[in-house]
Amino acid sequence: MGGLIAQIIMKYSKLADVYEKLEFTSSKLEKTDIISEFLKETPEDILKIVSMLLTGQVFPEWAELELGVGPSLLYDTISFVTGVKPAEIKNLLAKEGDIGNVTEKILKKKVQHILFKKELTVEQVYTSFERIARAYGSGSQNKKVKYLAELLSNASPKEAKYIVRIVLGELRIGVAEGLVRNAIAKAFNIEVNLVERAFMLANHIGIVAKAAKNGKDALEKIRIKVFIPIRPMLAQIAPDIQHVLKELGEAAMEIKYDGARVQIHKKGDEIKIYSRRLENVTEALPDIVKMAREAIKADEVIIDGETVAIDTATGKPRAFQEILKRFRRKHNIAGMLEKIPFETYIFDVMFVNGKETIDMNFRERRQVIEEVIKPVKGKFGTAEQIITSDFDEAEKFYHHALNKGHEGIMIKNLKAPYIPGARVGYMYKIKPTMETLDLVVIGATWGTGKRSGWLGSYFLGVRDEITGEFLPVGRVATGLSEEQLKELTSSLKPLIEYEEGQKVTLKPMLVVEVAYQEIQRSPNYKSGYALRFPRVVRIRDDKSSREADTKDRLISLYNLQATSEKKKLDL
DNA sequence: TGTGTCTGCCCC
DNA sequence: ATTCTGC
DNA sequence: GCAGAATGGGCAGACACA
Repeated sequence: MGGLIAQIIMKYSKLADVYEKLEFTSSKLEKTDIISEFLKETPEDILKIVSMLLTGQVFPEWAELELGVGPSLLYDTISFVTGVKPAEIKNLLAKEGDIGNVTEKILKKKVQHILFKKELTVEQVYTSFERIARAYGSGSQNKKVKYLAELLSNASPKEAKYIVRIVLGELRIGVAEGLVRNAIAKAFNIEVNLVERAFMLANHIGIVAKAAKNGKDALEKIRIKVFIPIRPMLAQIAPDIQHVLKELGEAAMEIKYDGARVQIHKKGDEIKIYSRRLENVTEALPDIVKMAREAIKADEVIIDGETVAIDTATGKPRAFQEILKRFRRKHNIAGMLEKIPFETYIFDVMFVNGKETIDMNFRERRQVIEEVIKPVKGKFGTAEQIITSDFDEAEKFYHHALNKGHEGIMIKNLKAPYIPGARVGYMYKIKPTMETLDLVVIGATWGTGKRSGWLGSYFLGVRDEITGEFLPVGRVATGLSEEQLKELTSSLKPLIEYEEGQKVTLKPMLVVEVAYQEIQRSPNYKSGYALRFPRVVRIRDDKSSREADTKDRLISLYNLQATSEKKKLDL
């Protein structure tokens, strides 16, 4: 036994070297090779941890543990260790674009007066993360800073770089679950599909890696179990109905509810509910638990659905914000339950009475759902569905969904199994095309990672005709190609009025056309409104800020949203 | 005790 | 969530 | 087409601090 102990120790510097190699390798196949070789030589005892750390994760999704360290506490920690003030760290970050690189640089400059640093092992780093996560209650932030500071003090600049990135969940080495999954398959000579399936069910890449090392049989032992959440199936965005129907032929169409995903597990009287990211949200949703108990007519099931807040007076779905008020609530749950009642619609099933149903095709699964669920009207039921290959019928259903105030429709391949993630040919979502506003860029923040050196996010303003001011309506950061980012940065640089950390204030001159799904009331922006899912569709070089959209127009568009929904109701 | 800030593989 | 990019 | 990365609004909870 004694001899083995020496073997299972892996220095963290070894992992850091691998991180570095991966960061500077662009080929995915090469990355997979590197990871695969590394996994092969990783002792079984730490294979779990190492596989997780390779994806940049510390804890699995379903674990209750969270680090509870974000940028602010991290900068305090780096400051504590290096003596560089947080404000200066932010300035360096604005220039450098990566907190890991900033930390590495600062530490390299620092005189190494600790001569006898401990050499960190992978396990020590992981144990430190656990300690940080476990600190809670009064004084816990100080503790977290202390533990992390200890860790960083014992780390080389390179090691610190990756520790710091992991803390913020920004490993940025071009490796995540997908490549590690492929590497596991390669390392232990198992088909990727099998590894993927196991991962979908275990939700822990480390557990999968360990099982794979023990062979195909061990992997196949990972099965669906009630109260162990499964990675949900996701949809792709489709350009239009026609496109999807042409590909799928006959397909199922369902209403796309603007709510939150719920995965409901039941065994006997016990029910648990998991969110899309597999968080246990049972406590916040006692009404769903109650309804599920009433509506589910099988002893043991795992089902997938969407819960949505419906205005009982009008029968219309309420703003998504209302759902957020309840979804992860811990206090006054009962009080909010009456104010914001939920309706839940089930659209898939993964497990019934000891049997996996994920390999059945969707048509068969829908049948199972209908057998298992006896709807409780207006509370708990199956997603409204039609099956058709006819475009007009599909179109009619789409408008039916919109008229009821929903987001759009889902179109599903009747032959597809239940598989995690979003893939072509399985499940599509269709939403109306967005409206746009011409807004003025009034500020920006310096980008990070692949946006280092460019302005990466842009504050938007609407024109106030009376005062001539530009009132903030939020920010936008997507829809821009790298070329456009470069272009925007160079045209905005001369307009910079002042900078602080990553934030930049700009003379309001440049106009940008921004698409969005919805205008929301906002407590966070001075205009009182914000855009949901904003993205740039065009840089309006042809427009001056005086020609930008006004606050009045914004408000009338917002009101139109509400009235058009009301109109739809009247139909 | 009230308020402000930070955090979340959060929800979308 | 949306979008872009390299493989 | 997949996988990864860089970003959006907004909510409650948790903690710090006055």
